Amino acid sequence: MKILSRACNYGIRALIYMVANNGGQENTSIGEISEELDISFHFLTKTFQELNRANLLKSSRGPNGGVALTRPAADISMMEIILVIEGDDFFDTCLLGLPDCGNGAPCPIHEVWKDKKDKMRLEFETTSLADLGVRVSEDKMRITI
Amino acid sequence: MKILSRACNYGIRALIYMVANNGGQENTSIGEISEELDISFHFLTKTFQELNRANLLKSSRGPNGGVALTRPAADISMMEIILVIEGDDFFDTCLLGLPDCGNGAPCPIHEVWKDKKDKMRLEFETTSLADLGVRVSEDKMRITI
DNA sequence: ACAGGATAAGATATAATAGTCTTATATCTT
DNA sequence: AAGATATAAGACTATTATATCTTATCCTGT
Ligand code: SF4
Ligand code: SF4
Repeated sequence: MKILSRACNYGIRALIYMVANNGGQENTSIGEISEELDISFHFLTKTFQELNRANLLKSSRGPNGGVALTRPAADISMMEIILVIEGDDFFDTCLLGLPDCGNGAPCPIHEVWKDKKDKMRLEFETTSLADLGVRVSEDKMRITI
Repeated sequence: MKILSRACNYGIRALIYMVANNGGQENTSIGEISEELDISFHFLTKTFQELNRANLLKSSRGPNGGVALTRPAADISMMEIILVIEGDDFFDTCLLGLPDCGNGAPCPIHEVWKDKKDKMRLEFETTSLADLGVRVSEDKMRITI
């Protein structure tokens, strides 16, 4: 059961790292992140570029360059990140993978699935990057692979 | 957000069709199903073979051949179908896609995700093929593409 | 100005998934 | 026994997702 693409997975984990590391407001180099989290550097870079274009973070080149959040981590929800990386239609899909049948001709399990989806969306909307980062810092848990 | 593979999607929809059509205990030809649901015949056949080997259904060749359920539709849960097609580890994965970290070194959103997963599993376990088929027959909804 | 450190961008490679085609085999009807 | 009908199985192709490699561009400190 794969919910998120690899790119999204990496993106979220990378952002959590930044927040846990320096709050996310200061530059962190992609190289450092990719090394710490053991993520392909170039792949991660591409993902960051998307977040960049979506103005979730800003990047700067050269020495002391890197990426940093444009807003406080507490203001950024998991939802935003997911939508940027997976696309705006992320929650429009259905359990059976049929597009656009939510209203017109729903299948038998539509209601059940819709309910689960709504709850998950709410969770994503109300969980901020700061939430995630803080819990990591407290080291209830580490991010490992 | 793709939860189920195409093969699983097809498999479930095909079984629902069988149940809605003749209760699932009588032979239905794969050709008919694939045509009605507009699913690739050969691809569907392959999926059926898996369900076959798992003894969820039996097949017979020749005229009047086809596939039929081995047990009453009410006794077959969505869960069984999913596990056969997607593999037994279907529910072992996590939101971030990291394998085997549920116990050892869980990530920040582990609890939240586990909860959602458990509820979905329960849903799949308690929803039988008969449930799905009946709702289709009542035509609260059609299965369309 | 220059050198080195950093991201940007695009081309290429690999792997996983999905779909198609061909041949074999079993079963029913006549 | 023959022919039609149906699944079984495996080879092949196409598409998408993931990963890597190469080159370009920008920024900073000296
Ligand atoms: S009816 Fe709902 S759950 Fe069913 S296939 Fe359509 S969108 Fe998905
Ligand atoms: S801790 Fe839980 S949710 Fe997080 S990556 Fe591991 S299994 Fe997934």
